[in-house]
Amino acid sequence: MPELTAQGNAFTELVLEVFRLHGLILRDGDAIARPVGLTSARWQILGVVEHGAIPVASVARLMGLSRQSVQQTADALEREGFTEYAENVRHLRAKLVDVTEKGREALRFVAERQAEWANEIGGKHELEDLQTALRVLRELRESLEPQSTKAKAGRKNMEVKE
Amino acid sequence: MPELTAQGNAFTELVLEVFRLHGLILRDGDAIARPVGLTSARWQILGVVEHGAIPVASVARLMGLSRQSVQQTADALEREGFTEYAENVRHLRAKLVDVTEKGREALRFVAERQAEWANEIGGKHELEDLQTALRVLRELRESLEPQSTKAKAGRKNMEVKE
DNA sequence: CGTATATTGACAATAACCTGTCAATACGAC
DNA sequence: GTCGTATTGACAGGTTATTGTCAATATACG
Repeated sequence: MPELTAQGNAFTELVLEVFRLHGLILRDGDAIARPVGLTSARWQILGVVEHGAIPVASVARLMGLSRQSVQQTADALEREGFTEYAENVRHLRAKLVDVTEKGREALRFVAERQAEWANEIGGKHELEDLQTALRVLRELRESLEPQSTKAKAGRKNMEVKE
Repeated sequence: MPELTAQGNAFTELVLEVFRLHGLILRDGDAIARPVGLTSARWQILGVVEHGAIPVASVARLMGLSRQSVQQTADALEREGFTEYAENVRHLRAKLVDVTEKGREALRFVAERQAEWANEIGGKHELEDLQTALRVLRELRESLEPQSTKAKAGRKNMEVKE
């Protein structure tokens, strides 16, 4: 019989809500991005490189994903003309993911629709509630991030090979 | 230029946190479940059918997933002996997913470890904060669920065929 | 300079989700 | 009972994520 504390129990229920929310958000995101040929995942990556061309591995670190999955999606973005790979003076192999004009156009479109969506959903809830939830989720994320547990003792951003 | 309201902006940041948290929780869940040959997804399904044998489609509805993906995972669970399909008196095709003793054993193991994990993470945060976040996330989920927008006008649980 | 270590991209395999489609089954209206 | 509709499992195809491995490139240390 596992004994859950009150906090352990609340956190467990929170976990289930996060799973559900994640699924629902993905669906809405895909619907928003589809008209311009994007998906939630591609849109996210495009949004990151919009602020400056960076290598795939940097995108992965920023988003908390593996290099390899970002690479796949980035290659798809390039294949479809939303981005192009630019030479990197600082690293011969690590080409930079750079947004094309087609990419920028797509981003303008989805940003517009995302804002309407976020305003509609957000508008149904108290600002204070949303901010509290945001703060708690950020704190939880820090508790869950690997480096927070082990402090910064030794390991940096290595590939985890158990 | 999209105009985000304060609430729209808070919700947008919340969305990004949900993505991150989802990824981190999945990783920890996989680590917890691995020793007994489970993954987060399989564990979740096993946990649902633990409380009574039900058809695959019912599991999917409960979890907010598609029938088809649950079917794949359920088949994997059956292949590996965690569940077995039982006849359904009420529906010839819709066999029931039923936990085996091996499945129950695995569930006992992961429940124990999950409780330790949840207590550790949850213990780092205020109970009131966790409960507020839980409430807000639930409200947000309701705002995002398809039937809440359209009320319950007409459509039930049909396959969405845009 | 040279070597160990870290980072990066490429490639392969796998898991878990999605949509679309089809046929079998159940069920309600008439 | 029959017919139309909803539900269900099965199969196919695609996207996004994972891990593991390898070679190429950077970088830090002696």
